[in-house]
Amino acid sequence: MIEYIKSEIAALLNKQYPFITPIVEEPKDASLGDISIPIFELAKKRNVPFDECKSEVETLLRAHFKELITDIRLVRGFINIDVNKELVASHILMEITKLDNNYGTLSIGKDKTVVIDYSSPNIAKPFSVGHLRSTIIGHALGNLYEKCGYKVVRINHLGDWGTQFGKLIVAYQLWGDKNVIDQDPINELVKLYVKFNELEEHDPELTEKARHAFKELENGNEAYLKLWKWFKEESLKEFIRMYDRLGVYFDYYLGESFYTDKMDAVIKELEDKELLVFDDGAYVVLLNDLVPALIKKSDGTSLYITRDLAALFYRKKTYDFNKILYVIGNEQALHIAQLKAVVKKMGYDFYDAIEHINFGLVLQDGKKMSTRKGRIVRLEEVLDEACLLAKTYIENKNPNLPNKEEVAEKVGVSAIIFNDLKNHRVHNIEFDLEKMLQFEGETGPYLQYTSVRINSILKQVASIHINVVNSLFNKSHYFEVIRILDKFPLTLEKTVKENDPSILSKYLLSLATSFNKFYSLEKILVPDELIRNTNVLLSRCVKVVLDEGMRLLGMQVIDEM
RNA sequence: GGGGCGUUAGCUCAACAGGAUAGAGCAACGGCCUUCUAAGCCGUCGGUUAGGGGUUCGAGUCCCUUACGUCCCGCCA
Repeated sequence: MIEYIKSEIAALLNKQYPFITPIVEEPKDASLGDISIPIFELAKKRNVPFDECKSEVETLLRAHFKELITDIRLVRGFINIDVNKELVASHILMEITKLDNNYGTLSIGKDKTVVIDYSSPNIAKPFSVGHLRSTIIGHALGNLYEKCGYKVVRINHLGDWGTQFGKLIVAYQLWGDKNVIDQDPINELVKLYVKFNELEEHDPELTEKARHAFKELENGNEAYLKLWKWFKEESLKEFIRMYDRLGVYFDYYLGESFYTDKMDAVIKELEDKELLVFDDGAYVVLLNDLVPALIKKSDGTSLYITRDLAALFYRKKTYDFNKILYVIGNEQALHIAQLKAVVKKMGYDFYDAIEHINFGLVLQDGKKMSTRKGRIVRLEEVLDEACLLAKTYIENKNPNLPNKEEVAEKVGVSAIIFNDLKNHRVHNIEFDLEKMLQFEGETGPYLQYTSVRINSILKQVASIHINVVNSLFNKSHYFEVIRILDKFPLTLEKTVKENDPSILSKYLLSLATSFNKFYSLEKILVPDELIRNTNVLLSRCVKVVLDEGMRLLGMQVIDEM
């Protein structure tokens, strides 16, 4: 609503003063006004004083908006405008009440398909906190794109192919024991992998063996394939256990191995288009501003990018996407850039649809987590810790709560999810368990708690009435909530445009904060019927938006905690 | 050595397209529960936005430069 008024104002100014670029914004401090227009440029270009500009603009706006605007004043070069809070507030509350959880639903993705490649852990390695970001961000983006009307294809591009399996096979043959591995598959496999990497540093022969083993695997060696399959099955068990806990799901689990029989076609096409260059025993594609992309090793085996190219063409053919998102860490920026560049060089225009949703690495002791070096934190342990702590909170604060375990699980897991989403920034983050287990302040439990508080009020109300006291909306703690509710659709649009769930996360925090302030200042269930209706209606609208927002982020909404 | 990303309060981070007095949370300290869930609310403390130049009515934001951190740089993924 306010956004609409802003765009109307901008259009009016644009028409009246085509020689300036109109700026219409909202003051940081709400007490200054609802909308403000800096008029520095206007005054300067026309060489007239501020107050003259202000009078002109005021006449223009009054004529157009009539009773929708209540006050216009000049403050230090800004024209500050107050909107009619009663009109705006009732309009917004009615809209949310009418649309319910469809409030904010957009149609910008109608008839469009987006493929999202996320999580994509490596087989035979534990699911670490390092995988969390891709998993959580990708899942949230999937929900958000659906909210915008897109058809979403969620793909888990498992790292189930490559030289590492040569290493693992050799390591297993040298030191492996099936009985031991069956006891604790992932950990035992990691032990083998770490041992191999340590010894490999001083023993080039091992590297050769691993390479040979991978070549055999790629050529279809039965025994090796059997081992590979076993490793993969064991890994998937752990991964799926994590996904179930996180509430994350996929349309397809298609790992790199799925594309092994689709690579030759890509390589042939590159040859036909004369893009493949023989260099130092290997085949590469030369790129303009980037280092060459290595497509085929000198022993004839494939590489990550070879398989990724095959996967990309398969996806284009199968899903005919308008957009494809790779939710992968910063470290792979070059890889994605090369992928795009090769596609462009091949003459396809959909290279433009490829987007790298990059994020900072999770560091430990200031360094990248590395399975090879055994420097890793398992996600499962972190989730267990979080849920345990949630349980302690419940025992202290609400010991009579039924199904404590269930609630603790939802609070703990959501806390970890939200912690990862609220600060999506490009820069790296140091792994900090203490911070992840923070349940007070700007956290997941804070959002859930706010929803629960509203819920316990709504439980005492028979039905929602829309006959309210409009004048209450002039109070700042009422209107602040309204103002934020109003921004939900725009926030969703921005979140999707930027592919950044932290935008929605921060929004939800501001919504919860504004409501909690309101809650502390105002008794909701007062005897006066009309005032009670007003408070209840507002509270319910907050819950609708808050719950929908949490759902989109992949968090759990709970009734009681 | 080359390239990318980053640097804002003690810590973790915000700041719409360049706008007003740079905001939150955590930590520390002090208030607020016989009243709808105190996982909450209110207050105090905390800043040369890494350093230096430039662009302009106005710069955390744009340009140049230095420092520091991190990631990547053909036969790993």
